[in-house]
Amino acid sequence: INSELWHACAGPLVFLPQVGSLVYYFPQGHSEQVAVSTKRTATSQIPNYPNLQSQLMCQVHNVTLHADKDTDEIYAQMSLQPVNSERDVFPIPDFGLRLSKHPSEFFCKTLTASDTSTHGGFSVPRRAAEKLFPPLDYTMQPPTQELVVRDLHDNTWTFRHIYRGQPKRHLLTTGWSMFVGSKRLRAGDSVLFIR
Amino acid sequence: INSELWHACAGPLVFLPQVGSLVYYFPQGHSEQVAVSTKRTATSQIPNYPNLQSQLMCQVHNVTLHADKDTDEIYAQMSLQPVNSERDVFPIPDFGLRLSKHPSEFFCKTLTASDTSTHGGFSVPRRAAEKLFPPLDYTMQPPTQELVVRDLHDNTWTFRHIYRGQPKRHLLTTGWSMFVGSKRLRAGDSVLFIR
DNA sequence: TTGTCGGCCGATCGCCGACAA
DNA sequence: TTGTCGGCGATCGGCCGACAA
Repeated sequence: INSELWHACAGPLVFLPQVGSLVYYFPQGHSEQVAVSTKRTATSQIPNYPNLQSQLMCQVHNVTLHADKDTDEIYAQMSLQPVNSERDVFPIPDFGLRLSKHPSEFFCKTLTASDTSTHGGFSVPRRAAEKLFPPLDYTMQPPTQELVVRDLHDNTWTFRHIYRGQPKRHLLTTGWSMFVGSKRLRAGDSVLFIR
Repeated sequence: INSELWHACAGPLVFLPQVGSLVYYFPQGHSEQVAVSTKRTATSQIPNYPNLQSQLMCQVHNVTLHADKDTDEIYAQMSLQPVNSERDVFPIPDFGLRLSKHPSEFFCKTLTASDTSTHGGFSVPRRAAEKLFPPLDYTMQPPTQELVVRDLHDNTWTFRHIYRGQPKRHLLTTGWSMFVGSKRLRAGDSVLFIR
């Protein structure tokens, strides 16, 4: 998984706990969130543990980033070890304090009907193209370059980036429709690019 | 699930036990079959229960027919209740002794490269068309009719059935390619029609 | 600045009989 | 009897600037 892209998709409010640190786990809240995300009601389908404490102090043993193979929805998996007090905490060697990197250079666009239709390509917002994409050779007629991009699963995609039309604009043409088809994108979905 | 089509696909050797009847369950054999069908080795991935009897007498409580939503592979799910002797058997009311119906009127064809290619339609074996399909009006030029068919999941598909060419032959044309695409059929796959 | 459209051209789809295995 | 092919017309994909919101 591309960690930086993962955090760009998760947004600036999502911080993951460090491995080895202490967190509180709230079983009831977790159960309710699972119920919502799987569209079941908590009482009918998800077991209830009435003797469980409302919050459990835990040490984080592992954190892994994931993205659904099919939908690219991002999520994280954490292994938690319940501890009774801070004395139980198992010291974990610090491998250089890997901080979660939240990228600052990115742009996100909600896809329009034209972006996802088979009739044409992807219209790149001007500021986004000028800030993030490698600069075009504007002496070419028209200015064109090939963009090679990697997704969350590190699959590569190549797009033709062209600056054309009247008035002039940035577009992704060849390669874009394959991307839309493979990811089954629809108008209203979002794409996010990072440098 | 279309029960009659399910049995046509399963073949004449597959009989399912009646609800309420007694069967023997073989854990080891089941484990080995799961290992084969999931392409894992029994020893490495599937738990071993050394204290389990080699065969368990069970009463059948439920039998449901299924087909994989994606691949249309058929399978059955059975709920078994272990019993120690025939005295434990729970009497189950007999709702008219629903026998598994094995249809006699059907035909099965392994798809050729031409059948699955986008270049044309489906070549219907003459005997199959004459035995199973509704008779064509041979006064038409050419004889044509619309065939409405239901699959295992009771989705409907419509095919244009035409009798043409030199020499004359039965073909499914319009609608066939959509079926091949949706089911992701390849040469070597089989299709089965029942009346 | 950018979403949608008409124009246009090439690629593919899909219906047809010819032919031969 | 039926699998594959060449021929062909219709449809679709996809690149272009025009235009307007």
